Amino acid sequence: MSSNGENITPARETGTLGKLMVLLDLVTHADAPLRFTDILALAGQPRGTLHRQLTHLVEEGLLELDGDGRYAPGLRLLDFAARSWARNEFRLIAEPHLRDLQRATGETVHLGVLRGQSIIYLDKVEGRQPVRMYSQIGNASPCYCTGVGKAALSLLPAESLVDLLAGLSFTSFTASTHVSAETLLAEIREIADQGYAFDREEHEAGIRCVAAPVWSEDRTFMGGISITGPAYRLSMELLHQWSVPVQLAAASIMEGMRVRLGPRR
Amino acid sequence: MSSNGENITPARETGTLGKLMVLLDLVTHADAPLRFTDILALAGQPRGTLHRQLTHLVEEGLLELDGDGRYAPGLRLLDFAARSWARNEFRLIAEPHLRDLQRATGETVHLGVLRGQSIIYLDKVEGRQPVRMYSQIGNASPCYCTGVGKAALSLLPAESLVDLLAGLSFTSFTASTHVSAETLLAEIREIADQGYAFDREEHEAGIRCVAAPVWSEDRTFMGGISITGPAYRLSMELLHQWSVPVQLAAASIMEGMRVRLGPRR
DNA sequence: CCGAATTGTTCCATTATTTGGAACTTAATT
DNA sequence: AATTAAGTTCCAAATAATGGAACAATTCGG
Repeated sequence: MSSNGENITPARETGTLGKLMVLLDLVTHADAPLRFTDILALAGQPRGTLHRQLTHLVEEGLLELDGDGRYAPGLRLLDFAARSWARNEFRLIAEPHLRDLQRATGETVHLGVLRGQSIIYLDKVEGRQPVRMYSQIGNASPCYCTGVGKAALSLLPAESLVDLLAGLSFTSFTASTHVSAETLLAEIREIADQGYAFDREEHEAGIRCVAAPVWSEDRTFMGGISITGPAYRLSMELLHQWSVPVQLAAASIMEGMRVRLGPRR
Repeated sequence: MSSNGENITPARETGTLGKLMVLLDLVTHADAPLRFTDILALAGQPRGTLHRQLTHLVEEGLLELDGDGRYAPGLRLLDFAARSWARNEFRLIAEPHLRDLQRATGETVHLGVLRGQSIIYLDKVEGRQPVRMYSQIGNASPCYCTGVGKAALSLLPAESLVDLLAGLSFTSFTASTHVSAETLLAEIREIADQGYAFDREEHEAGIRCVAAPVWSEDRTFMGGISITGPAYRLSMELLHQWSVPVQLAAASIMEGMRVRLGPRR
């Protein structure tokens, strides 16, 4: 019943923790704070059980219960995430290269990594725009309709790729969104050959990007970097040209990782 | 021995969840990824137990295990936090007023809220730099040596304040940091009277701020906003002047909350 | 204003999960 | 090759989670 096609973990049951995480997912994915009864309907658990679970989550600061009995994501999550982000080695290594790429093109640059079926954006470098859409950082997006996502998929061995594609449920965000594993697979093969991927307004109308895959030697990270911008400014010709600097930046990041992380393995 | 005096939750036991959260805390607060044995020593649990707990956390994406057997915070935390942040009503209401204040003064403006003994920064508006998560957002800071923290404390009823102060352990970050509940309490009384607080280089040498308290009617939020900058630019005279605009901005935010959230209660 | 319905909370015997010691496997060290 | 340390698996005992039902509080309809 989850109307969400972007689960990071495919509902594996991890005992008590797994059940609690389902609740956290419900609340954090909701558009507004949920009442007890709303969660009751969504979670399909006995009232007593649910109540205790929610109480525990609130006590730990993972959820917050306001005066009107509505549950919202807890601020403790922010604290965890801030640390998780600040210390992420991959991101730290990539950052200067993202900046270079942003400066060279003037457009927005993203760094994302594949987790399950989703791309999680680790970083975003914008021009000087006053409007902050940096809420992108940390957000999970589908892998099948983003440049970074398709670049990441092109890194997977054939077998894993087939498995992953089999588990996808395609949401048609725009007229250009892939809606079947077949056409997607064909494009991914092409991407694997040429070494870069496009997003032709597949996730958001009017937004295009060119992306290149990035990975760590131990395959802990499989993701990519992208240059993103409005279609009126980024012609497909321009994106083709930019496939070169994106790939160069990707190479630099991977070289940085080899130096920083490589010797250990 | 956690060397960290800024716990958000005072180690209450929430059954299974509580134990797992202790582990998450350990890993996210560490300066570098931890090995199994490191965690074993820190957590003081039987090997078998710890191993299964870590496995569960990894399966849920809350931790990640790299090829060298080191545990790091998981990226799923980012996804949770991004949602938690993007939808936070308090922050959404405050944001335009933070911008106004930044524009009026040219200095950095913060929004923070009291959680337990810590201030969690919800937002930050800087001059020309695009805001990035690593700045401060999401980070927990002590309440006793930050402007926002002391402003928040001035909102507490006498009894709660005494309780909270009793539980504090003071870390002396600079020569000006409060190191006893007595002097802190005296200053908080003064702040409650005058309606604004200063940070006189108490958390970081060379950094000053002036802050005003902000709260919601149901006291779900007790926090504050501040103007922060280097001491050489922000004389105490200037900070005194700025106590007016900070308080005005705080009033606007609270008015915004009354309009937005008030009718419901 | 009252009774009915809905919503939220507590209780406790049953059930399922977690626990932790020990045995075992694998990797690192001498 | 032998020794130590690091990491993993197993299972009976201890502990925590479950869920039905009873209870309280709030909201709704007449």
